[in-house]
Amino acid sequence: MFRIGEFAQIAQVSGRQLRYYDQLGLLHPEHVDRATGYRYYSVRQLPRLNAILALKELGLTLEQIGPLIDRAISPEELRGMLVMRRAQIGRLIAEEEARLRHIESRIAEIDTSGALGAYDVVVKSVDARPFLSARRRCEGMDDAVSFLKLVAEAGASQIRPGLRDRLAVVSSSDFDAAILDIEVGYTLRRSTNRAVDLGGGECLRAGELPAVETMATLARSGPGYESHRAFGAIGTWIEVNGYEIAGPCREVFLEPFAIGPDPGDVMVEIQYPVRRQA
Amino acid sequence: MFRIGEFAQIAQVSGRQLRYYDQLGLLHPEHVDRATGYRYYSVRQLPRLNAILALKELGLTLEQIGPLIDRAISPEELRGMLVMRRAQIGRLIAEEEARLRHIESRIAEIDTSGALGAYDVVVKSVDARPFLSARRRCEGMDDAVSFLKLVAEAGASQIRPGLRDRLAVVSSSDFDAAILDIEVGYTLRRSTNRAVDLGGGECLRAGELPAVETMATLARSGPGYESHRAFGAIGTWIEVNGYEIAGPCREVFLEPFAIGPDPGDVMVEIQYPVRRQA
DNA sequence: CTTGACTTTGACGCCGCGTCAAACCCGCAC
DNA sequence: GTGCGGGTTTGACGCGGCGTCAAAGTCAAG
Repeated sequence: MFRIGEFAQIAQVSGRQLRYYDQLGLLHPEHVDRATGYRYYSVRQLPRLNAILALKELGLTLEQIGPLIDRAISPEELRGMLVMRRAQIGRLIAEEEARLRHIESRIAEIDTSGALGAYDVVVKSVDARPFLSARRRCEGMDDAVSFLKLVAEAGASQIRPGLRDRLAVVSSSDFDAAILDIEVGYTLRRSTNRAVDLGGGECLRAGELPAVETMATLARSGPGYESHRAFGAIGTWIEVNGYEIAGPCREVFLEPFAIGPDPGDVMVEIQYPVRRQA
Repeated sequence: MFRIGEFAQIAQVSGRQLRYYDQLGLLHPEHVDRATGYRYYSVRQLPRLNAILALKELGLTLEQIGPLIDRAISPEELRGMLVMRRAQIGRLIAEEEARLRHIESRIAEIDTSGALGAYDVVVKSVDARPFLSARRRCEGMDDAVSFLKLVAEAGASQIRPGLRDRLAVVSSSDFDAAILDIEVGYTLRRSTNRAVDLGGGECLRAGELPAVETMATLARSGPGYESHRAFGAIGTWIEVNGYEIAGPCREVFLEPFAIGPDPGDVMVEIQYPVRRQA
């Protein structure tokens, strides 16, 4: 029979740990002195302690270990737990590897440019939203910008503020194609069926901006002619972090779109649906 | 200006998180109503929040992030932190991969044998200990066992209990070699210079049982003719978990060695120094 | 004016212990 | 006996990054 200190030394664990396991009912000392409360352990308890430590090494929680070592669980259940744990660890490793790649790209960035960039990409998921929009194939940027302004104004004046949410652009076309196929509209707080006339035979129709599980996003503001840098940053990020683009890009205007010759530096969030590279 | 809920929704974080970041000084709302305490955030604060989230994704703690986003830190320092993090993640991945291998071996064990074995291997480190021992090349097990008994008795009678610690055997030879080269002795609580005579020209001399950083250990009890199973278990474990043997095996008697025709089921810890496979 | 949705502060919980603090206990030397 | 130095006990707090509840106050729509 050993006192807690010696037993702890033999097993290479801390006394605190043994006391904790006692408290949890994982490993009660073989004998406790009634008068002093001293715990006395027998070397016969080592296998049980080792079983606990071995299972802990597998990453199971102490709560899970309790039933296991009391054999109060079938091999199938144990197998199930281990399979779950395996999947969990697999995901964790994938995550950490992504983190590692990411960190290395940041280190490389510092080594080449001497500082870290100002754009920070964040992965999030977005829910589906009702969307009141129109689609047009634009010939060049000027056409696209005027279409954007047209929709922005029409929506601002004809959709009441309680329903209207945010101006958004969905770009189905490639970035540098000659013809830009874009869908422009307002997301809504609630669903609706009404349409908004734009004149010239075009109008905004009710639809839905679908949910996306993993979306690489970047918020920026500033003049439009600098936007290519933000697009570059997010594109690089997607590549470096082992993702690939999985759908049409969105640009969401987080502030009301300023009408006039100078749209000013309005805050826009660029969103790319992404998935893990195969 | 948004209230906390809407800002949280835009950024896809929880309100609790924003409040917490406010409390830590990471991200104060742009305006706080004196009367009501309501926090009001501007969309201009999104880049800062995104910077926080991006750095958090890298695995930095919020405490580390604070100075970073306030630019109160040089690129070199940042680089240093990232390099440290990189090493940390590397170790973590290696660990998790080991865990994964381990779990898979356990699953395989259940699938083949229908249950999990009773032997649990634990990795620990042991310190150096003064060691009073003798070495002999034994011809076969019988010779080894009689040598063990000789040393056990001599030590039990000639080393006083306060000094004597535990009987231990170090096997330098291969497991199934014809000649067993073993060193048998007692570990001591304090260092000593005295020797113990064994008769027949042999004696126990003071030495040291060196420290080992990573030691795969297994505690077992039971008759000696079953010990091969324990050795098999620990050998398999070492292989499956990507280690390799890095020194002579030790057997430490955790209970006083019982003298007599039947040593009974005395508890023994088998220890193998190991290292990661290259 | 009443809802009902939102916000505030404050507190506890998590997980597996590490690390104190204050009081008590043990065995050894004198 | 008596002292001492090193155990041991219970109890509490801390960690990190929030989630989750509770009680009380605010806001906007009907």
